[in-house]
Amino acid sequence: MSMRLATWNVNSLKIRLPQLLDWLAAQPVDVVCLQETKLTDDKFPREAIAQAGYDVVFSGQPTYNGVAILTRRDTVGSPADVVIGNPLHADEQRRLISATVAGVRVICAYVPNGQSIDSDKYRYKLEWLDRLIDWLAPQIAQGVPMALAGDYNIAPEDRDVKNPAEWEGQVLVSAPERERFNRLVATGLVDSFRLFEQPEKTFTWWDYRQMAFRRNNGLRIDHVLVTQNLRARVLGCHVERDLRKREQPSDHAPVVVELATAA
DNA sequence: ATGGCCCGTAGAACGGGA
Repeated sequence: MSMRLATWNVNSLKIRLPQLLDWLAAQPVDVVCLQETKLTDDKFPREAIAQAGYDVVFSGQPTYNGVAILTRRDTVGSPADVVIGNPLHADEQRRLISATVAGVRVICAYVPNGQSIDSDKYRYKLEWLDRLIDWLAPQIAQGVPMALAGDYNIAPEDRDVKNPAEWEGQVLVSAPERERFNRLVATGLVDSFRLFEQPEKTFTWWDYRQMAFRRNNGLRIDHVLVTQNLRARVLGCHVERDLRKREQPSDHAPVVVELATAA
C-alpha cells in the first residue's frame, strides 16, 4: 500500500480548477499541496473539491500567494492539526499551511520569489527561509515524520537549470538561496527527487515566454523534501510534465511523490 | 533588445511572477 503526495503551483486556482479536477479524476493522488491559489477564503472552490472526493484546508488573500492542502477522503481522511503560517514569523503573506495527514506532517510552502538580488523582496525571501528553518528544525530533530512540499523558488544545483550560465548569480539560483536550501536539508531532510535516477534536464517551471516549454528551457524549483525517517518509504518521485502541455497551463508542473504506507 | 507571457485587479502600455 502507498499514498501519493503532490505539490503544484497553480498560478490562480480560479483559472486552473478544471485542470486540477481533471487531473485528480484521471490520476487520483492522496494529498495535494497547492500554491498561488490567488483566492480569498470566501472565494475558495471548496464545494467543487469536496465533490471530487477531497477535504481541503486553505489560506488565501487577494491577488497574491494563497496555499491549500487537499486530502482524499476515502484514503487518507481529513487534514488534522491545521496550522496557518509560521508561528515564529508574523507575516501577512499567505505562504504556509500545514496539517497532519496519515501520520505525516505535511507543510505546504510557497517560498517568496525574491524578484532580483538587489530587491527588498530578496532580503525578505532569505529572512523568510531563515524563519522557516527556525520553526521546522526542532520538529525534525524530534523525529516528526514530515514532508515539506512546495514552490521553493530555488534551483538547488546547476543541473536543475537548463542554462546555468544565463542564470548565474540571479534570483532562484544565487548562493545565499542555495545555502538556505542546503541548510534546510542539513536539518534532516532529503530531496525525494534525487533519491532516484532521473532523466537529465527535468524541470518543474518554464517561462510562459519565448516558447520556453517547447525548448525545455526550465528550472527545477518545486520540491518535496522528506525527513530521513521517511526516506525508506519513498517509492518514487516524478514531475507531472503533461500538465504543462495543456491549453492555458500553469507555468509550473506538479511534483508527485509515492510513499509506502507505514508498516 | 533593459522584451517577449500570464494572472488579478483595475479600469494602467500596471505589478508581480520566475
